[in-house]
Amino acid sequence: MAATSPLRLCSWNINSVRLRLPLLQRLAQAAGPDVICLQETKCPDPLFPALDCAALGYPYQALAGMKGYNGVAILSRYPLEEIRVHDWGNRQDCRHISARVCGVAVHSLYIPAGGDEPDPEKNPKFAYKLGYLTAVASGLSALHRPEDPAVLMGDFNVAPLPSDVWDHRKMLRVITHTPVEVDHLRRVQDSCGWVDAAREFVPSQQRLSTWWSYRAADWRAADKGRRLDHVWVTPALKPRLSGYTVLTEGRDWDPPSDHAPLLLDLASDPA
DNA sequence: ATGACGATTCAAAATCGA
Repeated sequence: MAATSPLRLCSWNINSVRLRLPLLQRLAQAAGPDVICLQETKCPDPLFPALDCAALGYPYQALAGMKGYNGVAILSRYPLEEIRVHDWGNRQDCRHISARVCGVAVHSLYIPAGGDEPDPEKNPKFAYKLGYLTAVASGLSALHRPEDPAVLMGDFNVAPLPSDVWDHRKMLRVITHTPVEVDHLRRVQDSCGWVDAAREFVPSQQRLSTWWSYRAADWRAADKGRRLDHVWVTPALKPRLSGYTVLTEGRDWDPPSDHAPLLLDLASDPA
């Protein structure tokens, strides 16, 4: 095999893999990704619908799930190597799993939401989120060099740019868009020179969302989304970037997740 | 627009998400 194959990767906060198993089939039909990174599977590994996912075309699976909360997974058409579960918060809360597929390190990451009060002194959940981001930065810098082919994707629960929220000014004290979180996320990004793949395709001034609250009667009409889901690549993979899509139609699949799936296309390696 | 929703859990009201 002279050149690596093109690869389509997907990241999706599915908000319960068992409840939304039929939507995985729709995703497979609509987009046909080679690799699917899931977050919030809310499913202990022994109960994961492994046979159903295999039947959809994803026999290779890396799972880190628990009862009730969180949970991440990587589903793949191609073999997974070096499967690793990372526990940056030392709580065994199933937020990060990685594996190598077709020579590319792929990470499915679920950053803590952080609760309501944007003050780490008063809100331990927010303190945990900031500490988790700090630990991810140092952990990832030990795992990867900029010249490694790696993809970091998932629900980061931070909308870093003004164009990543519906109203930058109103959101400055709302968790997901506070300056301190954005600063912490920036340090994660700088730890390995990660490239924000979305903004290689969509100009930084253009509104972009991947999540819309369940609370709006009509999420599309309310138009108050945030870009909480991300896909980053190492500089080594930048030449292979060939497409980025927010599968907005997925927000309507019934019963909907509040997150839409993201798609990233990597071209075959010219070398 | 800090919520009018939704998922989960020793099963009703609480917790969490963001």
